[in-house]
Amino acid sequence: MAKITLRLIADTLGISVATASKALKDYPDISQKTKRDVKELAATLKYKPNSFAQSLRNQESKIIGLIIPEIVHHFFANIIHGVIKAAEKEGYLVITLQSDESYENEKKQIELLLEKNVDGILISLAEDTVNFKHIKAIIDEGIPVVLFDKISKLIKCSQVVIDDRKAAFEATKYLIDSGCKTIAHVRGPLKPQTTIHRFLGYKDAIEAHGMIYDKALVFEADHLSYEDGRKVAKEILASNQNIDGIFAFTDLLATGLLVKLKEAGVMIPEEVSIIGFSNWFLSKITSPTLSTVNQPGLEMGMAAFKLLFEELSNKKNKVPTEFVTVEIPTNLVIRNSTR
Amino acid sequence: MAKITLRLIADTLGISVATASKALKDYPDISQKTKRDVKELAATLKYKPNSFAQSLRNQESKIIGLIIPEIVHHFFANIIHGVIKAAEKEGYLVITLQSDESYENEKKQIELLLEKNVDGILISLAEDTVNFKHIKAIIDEGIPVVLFDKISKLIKCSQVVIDDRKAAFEATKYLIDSGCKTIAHVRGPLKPQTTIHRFLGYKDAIEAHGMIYDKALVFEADHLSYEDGRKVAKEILASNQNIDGIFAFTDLLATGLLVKLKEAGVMIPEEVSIIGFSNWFLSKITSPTLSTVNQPGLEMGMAAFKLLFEELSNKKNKVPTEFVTVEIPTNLVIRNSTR
DNA sequence: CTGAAAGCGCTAACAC
DNA sequence: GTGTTAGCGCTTTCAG
Repeated sequence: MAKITLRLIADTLGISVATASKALKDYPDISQKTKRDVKELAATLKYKPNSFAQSLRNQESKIIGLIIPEIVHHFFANIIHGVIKAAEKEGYLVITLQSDESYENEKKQIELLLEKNVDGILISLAEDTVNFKHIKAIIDEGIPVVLFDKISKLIKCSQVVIDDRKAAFEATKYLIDSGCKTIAHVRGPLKPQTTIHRFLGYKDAIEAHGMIYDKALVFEADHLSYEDGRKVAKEILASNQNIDGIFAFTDLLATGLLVKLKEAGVMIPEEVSIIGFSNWFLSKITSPTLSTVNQPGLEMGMAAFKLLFEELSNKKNKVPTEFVTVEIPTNLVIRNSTR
Repeated sequence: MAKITLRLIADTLGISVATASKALKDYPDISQKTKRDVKELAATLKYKPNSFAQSLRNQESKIIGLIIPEIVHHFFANIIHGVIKAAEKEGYLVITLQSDESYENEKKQIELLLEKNVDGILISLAEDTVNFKHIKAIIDEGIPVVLFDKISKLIKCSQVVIDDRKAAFEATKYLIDSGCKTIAHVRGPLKPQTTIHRFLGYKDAIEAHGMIYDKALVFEADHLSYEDGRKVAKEILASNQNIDGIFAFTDLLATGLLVKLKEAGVMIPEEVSIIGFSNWFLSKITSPTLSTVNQPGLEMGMAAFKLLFEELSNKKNKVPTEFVTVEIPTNLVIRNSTR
């Protein structure tokens, strides 16, 4: 099948390529008749402009890049969905890449995206990433970047976050309000900011309610897996601290805790209340169902794209962009693992 | 920051653009010294070839499209991951789109991908899709297409599938072998091929083991949701058929069944064995944990890309492609919801 | 061994 | 209203 180019249309209509191009783009200086003819022929021939040629001229690809630590992950899958959905609405397509939480991959993938001349990049930083030169470098090159979820305050760009500290505060407060007296926190590995913020929210709540913060009640999970939740549950059982409430860093951990404690004969929530974080799908499925903090991935993904889109538009109009940090509200979802 | 083009390199080295281009590509007719000079300068300037210009010349984008019904879905997330991983290894990037199970979206999204001149497309058909003109049209245009999971035998192209019928047979056989006497099947909506195949596998197994197939034991869920599982559980309870085994179309459905039956006081697996399909993450979390059929999304995604990649290579070498259907093996994962 | 020239398909300033 | 021209950055003959 022969390629349908503007040249072909122009030739069969006996006009110039330029005129054909302008006719399709509704330039005011083209006669109605010509416009009609060109559009009609284009339609019947199913003319599709060659995006490479267009991009080469316009210096824009209408493609953005999205780098996330892990695709098979309820929260990030929601993010991807949100980004793709918002992007499609504005005529952008999305290339997704997975960093596997590795700084090296992240760096390489940014290169790959740049080589494809994406118009902008959305990133949730890898756990491994502590040095931000690679991100700053692309920002300096003038490529709009928006960070979401795993962000860094040290990078000058727009960001989409939740208030982890506040959300953790609310979750812990709920445990306190519902009568828990000895509340443990199961945190993740030290590096990510979120770990620290959720821990601080927990601590804030404890102290704001006349309880004494006790380091021995804070447990650290090596990873954020179901299995790690089970492991920590054993530690909790062995610690003999009369823990009657647990705020876990994430639902997966909480689920591991819940299942293991139940197996050990602990009544949930009668003896121990558990609250997770993220509102993954599985929190509806555990028994008892898991109370948690809803972390709205879809909204965050959409918001991240919107920020990028604005920046892209500004860039086209040569307007400078004020970087903003958008905070997406979270909310407690109380189910049956809490009193 | 000024753009680094071949022209720039050529000019600073006092050679022509053509020579610079060839030097970078190791053409045999360029002197070692020139090659070294060009490569060195390119490296220090961090020269990145402009992909639009390259694509415009070479007629290939090194980007492929991926259309799936639903991103936030354990199996499809695995597919995406597999595709992206395999593609990255071969220097391809992936644009992902979600059809929401809608034929109209699928059609539109194929257009979008074609407009971006992707080199090939990977599709899992939407539930709505019964007419395949849109797929056949792009194949006729010479764009390689590979179908996976939700496929159609009516489309002439390479495909990646599992043997649903055999897998369903094995699952049902397991129920029979473990002593179930009255086995129900909970199927999904009628349209997709998978529904029919899994149903037939169930029927085959029943009949192959001297039992009598009974239509009254087949329940249809409107959707494949957790809630629908609960709804069907009610029907099963109301039907008074002494059902002691259930093969469900998918884990989500199975989980709904399991939870609702438990709530109604039914002992799982003592009174009723349940087996699901797909081996979603959640099947490890239910209590009791769910026996299921492992449907390896990652492998399927990788296989699908590999087929596409071969076809792409063939096309470049002007070798015709023999369409093949690759079958990825499934396996039973026996957990605690079966006797 | 190197470079001039053509062209991939499209757009936009400018001329007519 | 329409066409001419130039050029986006790269690759690949082909001539030297």
